[in-house]
Amino acid sequence: MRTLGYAVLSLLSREDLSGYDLKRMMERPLGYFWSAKHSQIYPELARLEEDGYVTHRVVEQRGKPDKKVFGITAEGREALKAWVTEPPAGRAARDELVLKAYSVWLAEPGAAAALFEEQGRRHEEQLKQYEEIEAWMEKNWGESPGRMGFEDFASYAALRRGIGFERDYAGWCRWVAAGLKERQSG
Amino acid sequence: MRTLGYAVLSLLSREDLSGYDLKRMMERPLGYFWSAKHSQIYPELARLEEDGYVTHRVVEQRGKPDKKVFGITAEGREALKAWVTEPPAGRAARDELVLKAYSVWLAEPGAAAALFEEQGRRHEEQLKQYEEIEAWMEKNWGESPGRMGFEDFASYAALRRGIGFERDYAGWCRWVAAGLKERQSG
DNA sequence: TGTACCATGTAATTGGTTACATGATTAC
DNA sequence: GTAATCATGTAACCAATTACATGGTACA
Repeated sequence: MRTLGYAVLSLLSREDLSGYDLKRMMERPLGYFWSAKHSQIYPELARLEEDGYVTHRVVEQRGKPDKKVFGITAEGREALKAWVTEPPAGRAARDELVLKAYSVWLAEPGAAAALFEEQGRRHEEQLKQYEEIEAWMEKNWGESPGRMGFEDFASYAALRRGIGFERDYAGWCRWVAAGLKERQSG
Repeated sequence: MRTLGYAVLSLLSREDLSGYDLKRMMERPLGYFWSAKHSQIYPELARLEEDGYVTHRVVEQRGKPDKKVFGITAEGREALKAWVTEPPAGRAARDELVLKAYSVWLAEPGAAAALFEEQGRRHEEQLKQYEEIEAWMEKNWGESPGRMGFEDFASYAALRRGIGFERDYAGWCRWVAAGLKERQSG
């Protein structure tokens, strides 16, 4: 099974969802660490159903089109559980901005500094969003991580990675921009 | 032009290289932030040559097969320079380990802790390698970044991102593992 | 009356990996 | 002898994005 299948199962293990719901979750919050378009999701759901990992029922709505609501099966849950503790296949790192940094010596320092500053702002913006979610989560279970439920811990762990990444990335952007500005004038 | 083309140009802007040399550089050091297999590199070189961004000459060797050594053209350098200061297309984030963390509540805490500890070790190992390169680089130009050449600054900036990433990622792995261990016993 | 959202699908294309293919030299 | 490195290419396959396709409801 491909990783996308486990991404879908990871959402369905928490609650029943339609293909459209899944599409939205693959934008946010799951999209922060695994994303997919609806054109990938619908065929994947069909495959998962064929393999017995999910089932669906049609739900009629008023004022809205009917929808297929999917739920995970016992087999699906087992497959997901087994996958969680298996080491991930080391994917090739690809970061276009770092590649640009590597060739930044060819550019005008001023123009390059503007790029890295703008990127720094973007990542700080994302960091702020994550921190708002964090604050909201923390309100729900006091202070110590010991008190929260296991499922909440899992969500929090994923969020924590996002926070660490954005903070570190933004800092790097600012550092590069500062180094470039020095070369612009002095 | 695709990003791979700029990745190739970014290497050829620094020195002339054969397809085979490029293949090795796409493993390390460039592979740390942009990678490609030789099956992608050779056709890309042909395309770049057709577009006038690179040229090649055949170099005969003794005891080794002949090789085509590629060099960047003025047009290639211009295209690369222009690309550097353009904002990168925001790619979808995909991290399988974070996805596993999100579903870790389904797993045995002990088995999951082992996974995150092992991953933490792997990233600390990578961090150590980066720091060795950093130490070697720092020897070559004293302490302050002001003194180093612009090309070296660019290399150093890319390395810095790697160091920040691995340090932060390793720390996160350790934090997740610790949280899981708490749930195992107490 | 037009834009956004709900809802589900298929088709075409791109980017990347794996596999296929060949052949010489060096080091164990 | 046999595995690793040098050296260059093509073909098949897979994952993911973009585009094509349809149609109803809510809201401004």
